[in-house]
Amino acid sequence: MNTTLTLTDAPAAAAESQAATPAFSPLYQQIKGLILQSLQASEWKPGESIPSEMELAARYRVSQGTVRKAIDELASGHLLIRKQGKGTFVATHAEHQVQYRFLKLVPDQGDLNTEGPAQREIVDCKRLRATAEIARALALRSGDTVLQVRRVLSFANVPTILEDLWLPGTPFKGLTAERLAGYHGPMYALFETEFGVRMVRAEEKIRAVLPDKSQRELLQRPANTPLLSVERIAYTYNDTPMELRRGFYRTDTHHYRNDLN
Amino acid sequence: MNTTLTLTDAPAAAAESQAATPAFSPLYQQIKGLILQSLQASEWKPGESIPSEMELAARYRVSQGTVRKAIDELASGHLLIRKQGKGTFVATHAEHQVQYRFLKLVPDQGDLNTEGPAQREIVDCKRLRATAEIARALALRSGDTVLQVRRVLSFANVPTILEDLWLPGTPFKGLTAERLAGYHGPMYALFETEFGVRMVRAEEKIRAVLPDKSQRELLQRPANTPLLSVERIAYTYNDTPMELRRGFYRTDTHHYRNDLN
DNA sequence: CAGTGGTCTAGACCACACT
DNA sequence: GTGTGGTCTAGACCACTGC
Repeated sequence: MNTTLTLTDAPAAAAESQAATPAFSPLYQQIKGLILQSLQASEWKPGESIPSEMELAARYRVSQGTVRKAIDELASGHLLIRKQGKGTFVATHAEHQVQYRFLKLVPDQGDLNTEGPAQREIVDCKRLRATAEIARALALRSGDTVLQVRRVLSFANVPTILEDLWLPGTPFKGLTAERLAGYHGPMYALFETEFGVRMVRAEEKIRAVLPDKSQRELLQRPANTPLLSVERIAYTYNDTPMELRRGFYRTDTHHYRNDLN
Repeated sequence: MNTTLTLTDAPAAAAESQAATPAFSPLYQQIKGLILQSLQASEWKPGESIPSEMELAARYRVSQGTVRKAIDELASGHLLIRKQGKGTFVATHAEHQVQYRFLKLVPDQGDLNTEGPAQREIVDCKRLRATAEIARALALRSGDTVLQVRRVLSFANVPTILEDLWLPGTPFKGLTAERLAGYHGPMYALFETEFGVRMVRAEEKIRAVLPDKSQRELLQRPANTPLLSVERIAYTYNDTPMELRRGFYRTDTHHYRNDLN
């Protein structure tokens, strides 16, 4: 049997009706779920601190250790950031520390700091109807409105990355080329502050490809130069896909770095 | 100040002389270090179970909770595997479950199970002197003996991966082309059972490249077909590099999959 | 100094696997 | 049933931050 929570705060465990799986979930998982709900509902905003462990323990009527374990898991998923002596904070893509969390391209010599900040140029930005492929990736219906953006990232004024990206129209209502061009900083930080959309994780499919003419020109590459194709689907809370992005990376001066554990 | 361990088992915390950093390390980190030493010394071998938490707690004279936290960290680094009700086991590359832990290439349709087991063909295997580049990667001196292997991996009899790899001569004394060809299973599993070398983590640098003639031929690819170049350095305990591997992957039927958190 | 997260303990009980 | 890892609690104390 399962321990059920009695909470002043939320309606606790759902269904529980499936006979096949007893679906035992430990207390700290349920607490984790409740904290997740509060994050999702923006009860605490990116960059802000959440209540202390003791406060949360009192609120959920559990011990501090149980809250701690819930927070530990959220912190290891980079949803929260613990800072000893200060508190626990909602993670944000705006912090310098984790600015390029999803960008694994690094220069062959030196690091991102050597190169200084990226230059961002919006090449194109328009609304259109989702193709079947894009609809599938974003869990929309074919024909739904999506925002399509093409941009070039340069490091030390050398064009290095060309990206096409597609965003679902509804959550990003009001996003324009001007808005993007006027914002200097990580795109995911803009999504957070302006649209309340926080990217939590992503999946990438990587291939070696030969670019077409327009791609070659934007990256100023000669013919027959292969590029790294990086197709990314980024997810917000609840595993909801919120962005499809196709990047083309120069890998003669940079490489995609991956650590395997 | 630091809590110092009094142990029947090992000489506990080193130096402690540096004034700059007080170098506080919690008890469970010290326990983690001791367990790591036992792993390194092959006190417990890959696939075997280690003593229970209670036994280790008694042995190190700490509480079960402290041992638990040490094991938790080792388990999250994939050095140990916990199995509820059975025990804690030394991780191994031989288990089906984690067979291709470092191989992130997956077919565009289906998964690795769809394709069945890989076919491995040893193209070349010889001993030679390390170039400066290879010596640097393997933390050897230029001119030290290294073993160089070239092989082709095929899935459903389609050549998909060409790999060149270099191993330090000393730890892999006695490894021959025959030995490799006669072994059917993951190479890292052979390293474990035959040479006591367990790969613990790896770093990869990924690029898009055009293959040369011999690479093209071994993978049966037409000219001007880009390939994914995956350069990997694999480390054993203590961050000691034990393998340099350059893979060339077909990415027209497969892709390199990466999950970002 | 008070408040926060981090460590450590001791004990109770639960879920799971084997016998 | 016995032994394993997994959860939960309560309380003490430590390390870090900022007032």
